[in-house]
Amino acid sequence: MTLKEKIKTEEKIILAAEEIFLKKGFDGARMQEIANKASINKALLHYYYRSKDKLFLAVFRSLAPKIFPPVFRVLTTDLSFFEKIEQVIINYINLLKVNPRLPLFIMSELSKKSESIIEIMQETFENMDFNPLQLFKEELQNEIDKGNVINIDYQQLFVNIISLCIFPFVGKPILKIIGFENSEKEYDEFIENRKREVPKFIINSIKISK
Amino acid sequence: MTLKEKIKTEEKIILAAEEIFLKKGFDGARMQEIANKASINKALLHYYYRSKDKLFLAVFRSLAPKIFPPVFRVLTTDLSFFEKIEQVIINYINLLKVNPRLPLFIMSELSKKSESIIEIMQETFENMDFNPLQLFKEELQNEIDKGNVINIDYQQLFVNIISLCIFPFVGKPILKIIGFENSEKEYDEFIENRKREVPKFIINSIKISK
DNA sequence: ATATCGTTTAACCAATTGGTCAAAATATAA
DNA sequence: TTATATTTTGACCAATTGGTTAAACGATAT
Repeated sequence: MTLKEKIKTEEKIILAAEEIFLKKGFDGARMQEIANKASINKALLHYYYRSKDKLFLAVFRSLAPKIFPPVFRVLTTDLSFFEKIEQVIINYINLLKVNPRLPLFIMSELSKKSESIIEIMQETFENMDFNPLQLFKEELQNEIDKGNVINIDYQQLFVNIISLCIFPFVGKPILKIIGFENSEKEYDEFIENRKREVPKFIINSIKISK
Repeated sequence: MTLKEKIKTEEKIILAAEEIFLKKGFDGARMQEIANKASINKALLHYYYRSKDKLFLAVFRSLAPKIFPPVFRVLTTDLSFFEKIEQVIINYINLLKVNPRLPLFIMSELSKKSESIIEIMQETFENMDFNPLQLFKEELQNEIDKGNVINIDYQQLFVNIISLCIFPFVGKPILKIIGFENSEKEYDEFIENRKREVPKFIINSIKISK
């Protein structure tokens, strides 16, 4: 049972650490709180992960791949370009509904602790078995050449798509205040509607009707 | 000179505190560091602002109005709807080029420390002498009625515009990695181009050509 | 000049925090 | 069973941190 228990403990720690770091960030997180959440002694945290830094890096390494994610795998399928855009958006919004704190966490930490974290992020992308941006660029150019899509810069369009998916989650607290009378329910509906509205909005903008 | 000096000290403190809080967030900021940056004794910080919390609230109160900002005052002018959209975007991007850390700061803190900060944010909007979202809603409806613009939900469009402006700044660290080979210069050009590309993108999507 | 007021400082404090250590408990191997 | 290796714990530590205090300083008014 040793090995099994060990994995169990390590896993318990990572899950607890994820939850606390996601909610409070590196600076706001307390080792004691993580230990409590994992139902273990604080010394045991340091037994498995020697320092707060190391523990954080482990957590970050496990979360990093989720933000820029499986979502883009649709690009490798044989759907049409517009269908792919639609699927990416729907998948992305669904992912973020399950992990609403992920983007703010990644971006906050990425903008403070540089070096080591940036490296992890870079490795994460290098380790992907396909290059989303490259695929996107080629497919877009293809559609432009065929006269289906207006001549638009692939980086601009790519960032537009990502922005329209992620920002409503990052900016939720402020958007709720200014536009939704602080109502959680209204905002959830709004997000749900975006699965339809965002693809429409984007395709409207770039599609050439014949 | 007493009064003048006092104002000067208070101002020095707020400026230093803004810089540190913006860069490190509430949890990461140190009172000692703020004191150093303001070239004063740490005890003097507590003389003017009794606690870290109070100081932070003062800083937040002074920064909050900037995020959702003068930028929207164009809505009160007599420009055309499309010109207004264009101006809002250009102004917003210009503002964020000067205060790139502002959005991430506001949103990070807003998503952690609730209550008091959320109240400040709400007051900030209530104290504006015009209601951007309401104006936007009416003008949009007007354009829809005139047949100039497709039938689109004002909340969706409003969030779209804000997303396309803010997110490239919030997500800069990660976007730089995935799409710009970590080049600061390339990314700056990309942002600069957005002043043209984003208005075009939006208007393309909603405008009805006759 | 001096008493009075607000401002500034150095020294200090208590609480928190990340981290250590030696011993206890538990599992594994002989 | 006994010896050995691994895992878990409670007690402890040094450093940091927000915050306090009493004294010094400086300007102003009388």
